[in-house]
Parts: sequence; structure tokens; C-alpha cells
Amino acid sequence: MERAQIHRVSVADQVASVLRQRILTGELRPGTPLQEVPLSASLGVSRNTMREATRILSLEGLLKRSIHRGVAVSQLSLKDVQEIYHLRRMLEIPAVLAAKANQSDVLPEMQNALEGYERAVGDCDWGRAVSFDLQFHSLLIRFHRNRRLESFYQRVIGELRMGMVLVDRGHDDPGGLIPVHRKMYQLLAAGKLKPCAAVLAQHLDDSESRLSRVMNGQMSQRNTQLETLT
Amino acid sequence: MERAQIHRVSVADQVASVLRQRILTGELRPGTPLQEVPLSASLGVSRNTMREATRILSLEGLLKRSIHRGVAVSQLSLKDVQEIYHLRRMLEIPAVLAAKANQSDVLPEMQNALEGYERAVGDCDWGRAVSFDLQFHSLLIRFHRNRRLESFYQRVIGELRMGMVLVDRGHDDPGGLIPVHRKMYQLLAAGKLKPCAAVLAQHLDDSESRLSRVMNGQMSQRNTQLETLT
DNA sequence: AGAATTCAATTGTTCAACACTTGACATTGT
DNA sequence: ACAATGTCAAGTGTTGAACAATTGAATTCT
Repeated sequence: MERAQIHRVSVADQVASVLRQRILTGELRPGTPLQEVPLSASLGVSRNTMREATRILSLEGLLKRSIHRGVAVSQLSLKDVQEIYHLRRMLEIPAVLAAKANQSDVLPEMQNALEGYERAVGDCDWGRAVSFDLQFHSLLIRFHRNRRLESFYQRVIGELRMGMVLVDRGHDDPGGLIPVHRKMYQLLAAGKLKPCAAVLAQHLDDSESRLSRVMNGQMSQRNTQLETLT
Repeated sequence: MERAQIHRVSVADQVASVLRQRILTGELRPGTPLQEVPLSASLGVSRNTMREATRILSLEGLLKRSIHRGVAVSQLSLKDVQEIYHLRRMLEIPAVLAAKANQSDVLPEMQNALEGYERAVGDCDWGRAVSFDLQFHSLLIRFHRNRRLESFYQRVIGELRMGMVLVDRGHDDPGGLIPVHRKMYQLLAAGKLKPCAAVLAQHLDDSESRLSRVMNGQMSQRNTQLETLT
């Protein structure tokens, strides 16, 4: 057991991490209600600790709390997706334009994310691919050199990811986005910021419309299911 | 007792609100340690509830949590101020530029904040003046039409406010900023967005340098005090 | 059927206890 | 003197059990 790292954070934080993981990987799907007693028992912690963990995640936006009605995994609406992509455009594009040559410590990490992305696509591991994709974009925000903005963006990306794992199956063309990311990286490394921003803008537009389309399909599908039930 | 409103939120949330108020008004100064037992006793709640409240506020950035060492009111560094003003420039200026004529529901609220600001200055109520000042700027963000951004900005402004109440006494020229805000409002109402953005940019520069200067003074003052003690 | 009423399940909150960590103080050995 | 070590009290982290409050659904009544 590595105590040096694990015992540095409280149990509540660890529980929050576990649940965050389960939500972000899609193991806990949006809308899933979380009951305190069974969950805390299954993780071997007390109810109070579990409450602190859910408090953390609800403030992060991953869980939604209704008083006396418990918590449930948050569910992204189309409006949420719209809002998040609005944010992405607002923050990622200026980030690229703000990229200076001397801030080169980000580039290796981006290359790393890019390679991980390609490997994941090669392994047909769609969940991991989404992770690396979003990590790549999160790294863009680093060019702003602003910790508060980074942590905020991390949360936003987390919410978006929760929505993306929903539509993992039957997603069209998992590896089709590799060239776009590779091109962005190359333009960035070459200091061609404006062309890079243009590619990024187009990519974000495409990405949003694709996700919106899929979610719309799922929604109408869900609606017809409901109609069938009634 | 007003049950209709109070009983809608949990006790933990109410406690968090009380503490938030105390921090933002400067009643609890930065650096102040908060002990669970006395605090929870004084508010008539249990330790667990108090812990949930401090959890909330630490995730909002108002409290800082050190494991096994308790929580304390966060303390802004000069670097934090720099970072926050970077964010303000990044978000407020594009917000002004994004202000469309049809989004006029924000203007009345801005006028309201403006008038409150002027009244507070007239009453020499510096704390209230800061509130209205920051509320005015928060309203600018509404032009982005993005809930996530608004709530994020609210938190950032909260942190900044915590730093500003620190320097309330002996602040130079409390009412000197009225004309600037009034001018921004007028330009905004007239649809002259670029001039408004220019005024705003200048105002932010001034505001940052003023705050930095005062904080620097307080810091060296505190240091000399410490040196005197040793 | 529809409204009112019980009722069980679940969350919200409290309380008391104990384990663990920390920082300060006291002790020891040199 | 002084540094390393040991002790200790105070405070946080965590637990488990209890009770109050609320909700949603089943049940009863008209």
C-alpha cells in the first residue's frame, strides 16, 4: 500500500474520486439515483462521509441534489451542450491565439495526449479516446496561464464528458478526428496561431453539431419508448 | 419565522450562507481559523452540519482546508489578484462587446446597481459600495448568456471582494469611480460598445493597480510588524 | 373515480464516541 | 547548552446509531 499518497487525502475525497470516475466512464449513467445507505455500505464508509462526497460532486456539477429526494447523476440537456460549446469557443480559441513560443512546456503534454488518443482509437477503446481528446483540449486552456480558469474548465469538460460517454455506442467514425487534432498540434508547434484557431473553430462546430444530433436521436428514441410505455 | 424560504434549503446551506456573508463583509478576516466545535456550537448546529458547510465554502474558494489542520478564511496573494484581473479582462470586455440591443433586460438591473452604488457612497458605507460595484461588473457577464460562466464569475468576484474588504479603511477616494461606471452604463445603453469596452479596460487597469498597491502596502506593513515582534 | 389518509422508505440532522494527526512542551542523552 | 526523542492535549477525521422531517405510493373513504 502506498500510504504516502493515499493517506494524504481524506476518505470523503477518495470516495468522491471513485464516484467521479464511475460517472465519467459512464458506469453510472446520467439520471441514476444514488442512495446513501447502500452506496456507503458498498464502499465501506459511513453515511456522513458519503454525504460529504456527494456534496463535493454536486458542487462540481456531476450530481444533482434535490432536497429530501436524494442525489442523482446529472443529465445534460441540449441547452447544456449548447452552453458548454459556447464556453469552449469563448475560451479555447483565445487560448490558442495567446499561445506564445516560450510557453513550450504545454506542447509535450499535448503530444502525449495526441499519441494516447491515437493508441486508444487503435485499440477501439472509445472511452479512453474521449478522455484523451478532451485532455488535449483542456491543455489548450493552459495557454491562458490561469489556474482558476483551468480548474473551471476542467469541470466543464467533465460535464461534457459525462454527456459523451452516453453516446459511445454506435458513434460514427471514432478515429476520424485524429487528423484534425494532429493538424492543430502541428500548426501550434509551428507558431501558426491563426490558422490553428480556424481549424479549432471548425472542429468545435463539427463536434457540437455531431453531439447535438446524436443526443437528439437518443432523446426522441427515449420519448418514443416512454410513449410506448403509456 | 419565515418557513416558506428558510425551510427550502438545508441547514448546511444556511450555515454556509451565514459564513459566506461574514467572510464577504470582512467580519471574518482572511487567515482566521475556524474551529468546528465552537463554531457549530455558536450557531446551534452539529459538527457534521458545520463540516458540510465548510466543505461548500472551501469548494467555493472562500475557505482553505488543510487536512488535520482545520479550515481558515482564504487569503488572496498578489498573484491571485493578478490572476483574477486577468480573468476580468478576459471575460468582461468581450461581454460588453457581445451586448446586443435586444438584451435590454440587463440594463435596468445595471442602473439599479449603479444607483445603489451612488447611495452607498453618499452614506459613506464602503462595504455596501464595494458590493454594488462588483454587482455592476457581474451584470456585464450576463451579456454572455451563459449560466455556467455567470456562476463561475460570481465565485471569482466573491474571492476578489474578500480581498477588497481587507483594505476598506483609508481607501483613497471612495466615490471617484462613480463617473466611470456611469459613463460605461451610458455608452452601453447607447449601443456604443467599443468605446465602452475601452473605458472598461482602462478602469480595470486602474482598479488592479490600485488594489495591488494597497495590498503591497499592507503586506510590507505586516512584515514590519512581524519584524518588530521578533 | 377521486380525494384524503396512512405508511414505509429515504433523506436531513444530531449526538457521542473513537482513531489519527499535529504542534507544543517536556525529557533525555551528549 | 542543545539537538533528538518522547509525551500529551487539542483538534480534526470518521463512524454508527438514533430521531425528525419529507416524499411518494399504497390504502381507505366518500
